[in-house]
This record gives sequence, C-alpha cells and structure tokens, in this order.
Amino acid sequence: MSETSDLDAEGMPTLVDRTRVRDQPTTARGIRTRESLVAAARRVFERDGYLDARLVDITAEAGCSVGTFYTYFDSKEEVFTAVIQATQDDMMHPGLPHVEDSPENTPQVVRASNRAYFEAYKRNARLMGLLEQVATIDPAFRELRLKRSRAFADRNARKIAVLQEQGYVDPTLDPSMAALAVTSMISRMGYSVYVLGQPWEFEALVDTATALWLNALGIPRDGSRRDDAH
Amino acid sequence: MSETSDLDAEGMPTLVDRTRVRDQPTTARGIRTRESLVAAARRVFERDGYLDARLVDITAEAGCSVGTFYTYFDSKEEVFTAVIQATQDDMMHPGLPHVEDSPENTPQVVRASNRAYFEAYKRNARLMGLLEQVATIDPAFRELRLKRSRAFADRNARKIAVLQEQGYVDPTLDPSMAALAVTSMISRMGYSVYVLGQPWEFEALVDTATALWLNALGIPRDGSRRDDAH
Amino acid sequence: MSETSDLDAEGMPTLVDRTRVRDQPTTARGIRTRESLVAAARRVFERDGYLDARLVDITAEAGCSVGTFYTYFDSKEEVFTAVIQATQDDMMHPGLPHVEDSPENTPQVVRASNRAYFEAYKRNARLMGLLEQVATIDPAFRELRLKRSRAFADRNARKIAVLQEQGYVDPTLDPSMAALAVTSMISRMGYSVYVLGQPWEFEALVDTATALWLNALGIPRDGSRRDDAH
Amino acid sequence: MSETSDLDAEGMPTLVDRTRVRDQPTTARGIRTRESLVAAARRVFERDGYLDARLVDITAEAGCSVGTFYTYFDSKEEVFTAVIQATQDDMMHPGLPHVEDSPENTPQVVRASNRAYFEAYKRNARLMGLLEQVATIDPAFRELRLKRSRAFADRNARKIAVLQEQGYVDPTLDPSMAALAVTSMISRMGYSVYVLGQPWEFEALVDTATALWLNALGIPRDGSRRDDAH
DNA sequence: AATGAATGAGGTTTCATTCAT
DNA sequence: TATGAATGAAACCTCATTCAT
Repeated sequence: MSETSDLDAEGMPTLVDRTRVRDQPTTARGIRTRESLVAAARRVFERDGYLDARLVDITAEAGCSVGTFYTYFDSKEEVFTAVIQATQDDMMHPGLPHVEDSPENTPQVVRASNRAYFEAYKRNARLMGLLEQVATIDPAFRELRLKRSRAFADRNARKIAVLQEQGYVDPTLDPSMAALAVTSMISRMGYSVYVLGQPWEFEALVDTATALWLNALGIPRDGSRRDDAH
Repeated sequence: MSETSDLDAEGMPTLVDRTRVRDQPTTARGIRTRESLVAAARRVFERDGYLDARLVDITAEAGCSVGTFYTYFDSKEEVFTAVIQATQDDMMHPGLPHVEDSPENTPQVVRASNRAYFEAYKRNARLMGLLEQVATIDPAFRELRLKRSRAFADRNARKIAVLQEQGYVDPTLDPSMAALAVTSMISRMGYSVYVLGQPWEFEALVDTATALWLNALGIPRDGSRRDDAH
Repeated sequence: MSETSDLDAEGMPTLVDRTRVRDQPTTARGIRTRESLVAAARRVFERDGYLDARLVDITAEAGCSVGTFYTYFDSKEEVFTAVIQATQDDMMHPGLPHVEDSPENTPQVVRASNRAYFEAYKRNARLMGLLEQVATIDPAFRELRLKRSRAFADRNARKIAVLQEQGYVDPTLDPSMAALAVTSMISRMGYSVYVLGQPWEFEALVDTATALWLNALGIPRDGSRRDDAH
Repeated sequence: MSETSDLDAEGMPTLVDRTRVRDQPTTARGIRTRESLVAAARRVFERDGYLDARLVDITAEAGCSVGTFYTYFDSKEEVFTAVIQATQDDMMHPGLPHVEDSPENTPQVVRASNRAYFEAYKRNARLMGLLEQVATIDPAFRELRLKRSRAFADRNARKIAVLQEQGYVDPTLDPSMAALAVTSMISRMGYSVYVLGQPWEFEALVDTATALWLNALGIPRDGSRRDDAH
C-alpha cells in the first residue's frame, strides 16, 4: 500500500523538490563547509525550532562566519529545504523486509510499511515536528506538501481500487478519500507519539495502526477475500 | 462516541481553559470595547495568520488605540485565546439531531457526530488552520491541546471499551489508541478539505468518514453485534 | 525672470512634493520629537553626507531611540524629504528688494534674483550639495527634480518669449532651451563656489552671473530695446 | 576656446590622471583579462550605477573570478578610473572639422567645439551620468574633477583675456569666472538632454548652445570686433 | 477607560576585500 | 595568473510592550 520511497503522504521523504536548491559548491572545501552548515542547521532547528533558530547560532555551530552562510543559502527557508533534503537522501534505503506484494499478502505488506514508517518517524521525530511547524507557517512548504500528498494519495488510491475489484477492499469506499484518510491517520499517530510524546510502545503502535488500517478499508486480516466478493 | 461539546480531540470546542482568561470588564462600554477587539483580532488573525498579525492592525481594525488593547489583554497570545473561546461559545449549540445513544444506534450517532463536526469545521475553517499553526508554535497551546486531547480520548476509550464488552467493537483493539487514531483521522480529513482546499463534496466526506470510522473499530453498520460476540 | 518662490530650476525651494510625506503627529510631544529628528537629520546629513549618514547617528543626535525614528519616517529617504521640505518652508520669505517687474527694469530684476539666489545658496550650501548627491543616487528625487525643473523652465520661457516680442531679447533664441540653459548656468556657479569651494567674492559672483545672463539672452543692460527691435 | 582633448571643464576626456593607475600587465593573456574586466565593468556600471554595481557581477560578466579582479585593480574605485580612462582613449580622435583658430573664426570654432562635445556626450551619455554620480559620492573624484576643471578654465580664461584685449569679448567680464560659467552651461545642457532625457533635437542644441555662448561672452557672431573695441 | 509616543534588543542581510590553494 | 571560499563589520528595520498623559 505504501512504498518505501514515499513513506508518507505528508512526510519528509518525498517532500523536497530538487529545483529549489542552488548549485552545489565545486571545491572539496566548499562541499565540506556546506555540509557542516546543513548539519549545524539541523541541530539548531531541532533544538530551538524553526522560528527561534538564529542564523548566528547556526554559523557558530558550524564554525564559520555569518557571511559564509550566504555563500550557500539565500535564507533560513533555503537551509531548511537543504536539511529536509539531506534527511531524504539519508532515508533512501530503509531496508524493508521483502514481502511479496500480492493481494493475499496485503496484511503483511501493510504491517511492514507501517513498521518502517514508524521507525523512520522515530529516527527523525524532531525533524518531523519541525516540518509540521514549517508547513503551517510557510505557504511554499504547505503547497509543496499538498502537491506531494495528492500524488501519493492518487497512487495508493489506484491500489485500493484494484483491491476493491478483486474483492479485498470494502467496495463502498471512495478510493482516493480513503487513501488520504488512512495515511493521515498513520501520520498523526506517529506525530502523537514521537512529537507530542504520547507514551505508547512501538509494537503496540504498529499493531494498532495495522489493525485500524486493515479494518478501515475492510481488508480481511487472514489474506482472504471479503465475504461480499462476487 | 463523540459529544457535541467535545467535537474533536484536537478541535476547537474543548480547547480553551477558562482559567487562562482574566476577568471580564464590568462597564457596558468596556464590554463593547473588548468584544470589538476580539472580533477585530479574529479578522486580522484569519487574514494575516498568527505570526504576521500585528497588534496595531488589530487595534486599528477595532478602532481603538494600542494602549487600550492592554486594558483587556496581557498579550497577543491572550487575545488569541479569547478568539478561540468566543468561537467555542458560538458553537455551543450545533443542533445535533437527537439520536438516542444506545449501542444499536452507534452508526447513526457516529454519522451525526461527523456531520456536525464537519459543519463546524467548514464554518470555522480559517480559525482551525490558525489553531493548527499556533499549536505548532506556542508550547502553551500545544500543551493544552494535548491535555484536552488525552482527556477526550480517555472518555471515548471508555465508551469503546464498553462497546467491546458488549460485542460491538473489535475486541483486539486497544481502546485508547484506537480512540485517538480515529478522531485524528476525522480531524485531518476536515483539515485537508477546509484548510488545504482538497475539493471534496460535503456528503461524500461525511459518508467516507463514517464508513472508515465504523470499519476501523469493527462496528457493524446495521447496529447488530459482531459475529465474534460471545 | 526668476521668482523668489521658485529660486532655481534645480534648486531646493520648489523641489518637494508634499504628497510624499505621511501624516503629521497630532500631539505636541509628537510634533516636538519629529522636529528634533528632522533637525538632527539635517545636521548628520550635512556632516556625513547622505550615504554615510546612519540612522543611529540621527536618533542619537535627536536624543531618541531608533524605534522612534520609524514612528515618523519609513526610511532615510523620507527624512531627507522632510529635511528638504523644512528648508523649503524656511525659505519662503527671502525678502527680495522690491523692484518693479517691467521690461526696462529687467536688468535690475535679474540682478536682484541672482543676488537672492546666491544668498540662499550660501545659507544652505551643504544642503544643496546633498541635494546634488541624492539626485544622482535616487531616481525618485531625480524624477521629481526633472519635473519641477521643466515646470520652472516653461514659466521662464514664457517670460522670455514675451520679452522677445517686445524687442528686449535675442529673437533667434529658443525660449525654453535658453531658459533652462541660463538657469543651469547660475545654479552651477553657486555649486562651484559654495559646494566645491571656488574662492570667488560674493559681489563679483552676482556681477558676473548677471552680466552673462543678460548677455546670453541679448538683453541690453541699460533697459532699452535691442537695436534689431522692429 | 575649447580643445578637443579637453572637451569640457567637467567632462570625461580630461578627467583622469594617469598617475592613479597601476602598471599595465605584461603578458598578452594579462592584457586580455584586464581589458575584459574594464569592458565588463563599464557595462555593469552603466546598467546598475556605481553604487549598485557589485564586483561579483563585474567578474561574472568578464568571465573570471573575483580574485582575478584584484590582480589588476585595488578597488572598485580603481576600475571606475580605468573605465573612464578607456573612454578617454576612445575619444582621442573626435575628428574636428579643421577650422583655423583665428579671432575672426571664433564663432565657427565655438560651434565646432560644441558640436563635437555634444556628439561625444551623446555617445557616452550613460558614462557621463555615472561620472556625475561618482563625483558627488567620492571625494577623490570630486577633487580630481575640480583640479582639472580649474586647469581647463584657466586655459580658456587666458584665451578669453586675449580676445578681450583684441576687442572681441565683453571687456567687463572676469575671464576665469566667465570661462567656468559658460562651460558649465554647455555641460549641463548635455546632461539635461542625454542623461535626464530632455527631448531636444541635436542641431537645435548646438545652435542654442553656440548662440548663448557667444552672446554671453559678447562675441559678435559675424567674426567682427565689438563696437566698443578701442 | 483611553491614548499613542517611546522603547530597544536583536535578527537578517550585504559585499568589498583577503588569502590559501 | 587564477580561483572562489571565507570574512565580518555594520546597517537597517520590526513590533510587542510600557507608561506618562
């Protein structure tokens, strides 16, 4: 249902549009400096939040002058984009357990996806919270997120539609609305636990998320077809 | 499942703690001024967002001086609280169709609740978006929200537990996690449509939300007990 | 030829468009503060030049905080406008010797005008230099100056045309070009002496300026008609 | 009155003192790079103005790095000097019609000088405006200009004195003041038309400038002596 | 109860110039 | 001779909040 490279409709991995970023520096030194700035920015953003993060703190943390910052980025918004992007690259290979994506395996696939998603969420919890914040503040990020969210939902919606035809999913549901609703639910569960600090066990989280997802779409947990399948 | 006065775990109606607000003015003139400030604040917040809203704009809109503002509120945060609260009062009588809250009626109750919730969301869309923003910015609001959210989830969780015992809800679910997850889903659907502008029809929204909710909790749509009820 | 209230085609007195300035403060205290800021700005501008004048210096000189500056002006450009305007008001009554403006009196009128102009230039030399600087820097000021310059030249051109018809001015000259050229000449003489520091005596300056002006337009110095008058 | 190589008291051709510029590069490559920098600087200065011209833009335009700039110039001011100087070299051969510089020919000489001057002004209008700007900004340029201006005026003043003795020029005029005044007038006419955009025809400009010049100095237009010549 | 002028810390941003490679 | 990353001082400007009137 959910692909590794598109972990979440609202999530980080697919968020960033590469066109937003200026040319990479050419020299080794330049690359090093840029990287240290991105790393420092992430630390400061996570520590102080997007709004309270000051450029001086970022450059102090990176061990360079304020002017150097502007060699690589035009604004705070732009470093934030770079931070997000660096994490995206960092999450390209999450090592999903190989489960064959056949209709009967749907429960296992959903469980594996959710597990991978929550693991990623946990690893990048602070950043996810940050993203949540920035999306409510900066229209550019909100817009981008919405776009990606729609694209992702459309893809999932198609899978749902196929499973409906094959008799695995509740046929009364609107595929695209259901897709969005269910991924939103998973995403908010991650947010509640890892950003807001709801004290739930990881395994219980995966179990409940998977059960609610399958239930919501009306997918039998044993891999069989629905009773109402023609 | 959901009460009118507690429309949403993350929503507006139950958000505001009355103890946060200072005493109401006593004179008629004072009451009028305060009201005009709250109304002006709402307009400016909705127009410019919380961060970009300037006190001078609010007072200009209200037709008074900045000094006067501080006669009634201690800070920007406090007017925002007042705006939220005024809306809460405004939503005290959403006119729920009177459906008896018996186990067999659960599907109707859920549908009615969802309908009322989305109607309220639509009416106050801008403010809901604002709330979303402020919750990511201001720890006090985040904290309050989390507290209320937990209280609400606990109450709903108890209802779910009861319905589980009576054989109406999937017995494998953790009541409190399920309660939070499901209300989050509904809330995000409202956000997607009325804040982000997802173009979905109102009736379809209610239908899908209700179906997913009932499915997720495993509540049979015909009001009967589950097959696995002992 | 030249009017007191329009001392110079390029000069200060007629330069400023009142529409550029925001509302005056209402309270006495506000008026006082604004005035002290304008006076301080003039001192700092004259001391450091427009480009090197810093807002902090102006406010320090005025004895207030930087924030207060922005209560009255939006920018450095705007105080500069106010400084110019204050000087304009200051020069509304230059006390021209009353010489009747009849054709035979033209030589006396020209001399009196030039004298008044150079006196004003001397009094406001620093500011005139500043104006010269700002006009080359800021397109808004350049534009305004050009507009006024044209209006002024047109008026003078009409007088020249009349004197041409009456046989007092060289009939081969184009009135509007001649008007602009001759006032430019006077203005540059003032600039050379009082801004650049050309060490010329005041009376010699008036004499030469008047002689060149009358000569250039072909006006007989004795108040008589030209020989070629029909 | 005016020499080709000294077109204007305030003008470009005689402005630059060669001693200000560092040694030319020796290698062919060095010469090429330097030239491309000067050409690029001129383009950028004319496009953006002196103040807004950034070194990075100049070097980008020249296709080299910022560091390279400092191989050839010590500062922004110095390239500007070089740009001015390059134009000066470019104007060494203005092709004046050969008119014998005898007293009776003065009207023709003045006309030819003015024509050549306005042609040069038109060709280098943007640069002349730039020069005007820089002279108000940079004391070094202002100083240099004043010095050259005085030297030029002195030379012209001597010619005027001679013509006065020969009975060709108004004997009441102070030669040096008159010289400066009259050249200033011509220079401002060029500025008005080609920098500020006063819409005057070239031939009319030459005619009027010449008439005013001759009139101002009291030089009879037919090449004859003045009536008051002893 | 109302006014509105005054505050001022502190963030963002710029760009000529230097210098190690 | 060429490179281009690094520098860092310094200027502008904002706006929630205070307080004298």
